[in-house]
Amino acid sequence: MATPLPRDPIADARLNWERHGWSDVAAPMAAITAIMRTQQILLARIEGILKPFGLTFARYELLALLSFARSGALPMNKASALLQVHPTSVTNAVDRLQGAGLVIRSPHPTDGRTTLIELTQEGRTLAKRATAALNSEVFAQSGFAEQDVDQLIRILGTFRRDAGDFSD
Amino acid sequence: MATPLPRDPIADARLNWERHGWSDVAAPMAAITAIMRTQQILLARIEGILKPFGLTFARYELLALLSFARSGALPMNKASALLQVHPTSVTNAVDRLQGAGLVIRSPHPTDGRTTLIELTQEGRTLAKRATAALNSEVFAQSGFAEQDVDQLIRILGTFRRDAGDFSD
DNA sequence: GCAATATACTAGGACATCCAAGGGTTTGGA
DNA sequence: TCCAAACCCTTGGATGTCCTAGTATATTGC
Repeated sequence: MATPLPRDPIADARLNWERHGWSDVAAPMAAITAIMRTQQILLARIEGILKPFGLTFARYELLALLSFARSGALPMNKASALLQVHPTSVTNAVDRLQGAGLVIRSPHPTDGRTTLIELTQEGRTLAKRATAALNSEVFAQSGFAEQDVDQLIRILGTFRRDAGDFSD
Repeated sequence: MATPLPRDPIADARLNWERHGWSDVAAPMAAITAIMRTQQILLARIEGILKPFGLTFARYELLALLSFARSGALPMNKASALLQVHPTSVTNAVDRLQGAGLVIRSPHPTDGRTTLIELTQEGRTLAKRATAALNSEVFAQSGFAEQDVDQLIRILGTFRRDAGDFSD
């Protein structure tokens, strides 16, 4: 990790915004920028934990999703929708997971357009081990106070719903 | 935008975590996943606004940073530190901004290792216009309630400090 | 029943990020 | 003084994301 900066660059950006007469949007700008930076920090931590397993976060998410599916299999378009990423990103992840022997593609029994992604036994085992590592190394030490976790879930949940992620 | 899902996929993931006996980390997992997804939504909005200007968020950030520097110029390593991205990412962004005539590289007056990035007049003008667009189209309609913005700034500020971003 | 439309996946390309490695410049200690 | 270590930037490679376009299969409407 690099040496900490003497000052918070996002707080400085907020001051710059205010100095330029954009006080009305300075706070949301700072909040949004902070979300971007926080995501970057968290992603780096997660990738660091997953690396020994030969996984990236994108691949792990897919593996974890499959491991929670009753049959251990999902159509690609379903995975794309649930992970909320572009279909080509799923194609990419499946290519690599399949190359590693963690999933296999199989044809959908009734719809010829659809491809099912299915966990292999190896994939299921790795998903378990990777999840255990993330639980203990990242989620159990998130760095957020308990009540702040609740606040985040509430605030970001509302945001995501308003953004059209889900209806609920 | 795709059709909203009937259920919040992150809330579902949280339930899955709890069902598997990981209740102690289910909430932080949900919060962290929500941050990842929120970042994705915000980035897409921002990129959508910047696209007509021929900018990406990475390039815009650099342009904005330079526009706030007294002299309109910064050493690349300084920009890398302030934007908190890898030096090669700055190299990449500068290459493209320079290709678009928005910045120029110039040698540091006293340190032969260092390269200064300098805004051109064109770059300064575009930064202003892009900022105005982001202010009115994204930050002024962030989708966060005012008190939630304050909560986010507080929670994520603490997190970033603890993660070693700054000392303050 | 068949053509038009919709849906599912993949190929290719643009961009961003990081890491590892290499070449040039400065600094600092022997 | 001089060479090793530190520092700065760039190149090349791996990965991920998205978009556009193309192919194959289903569904719909006349």
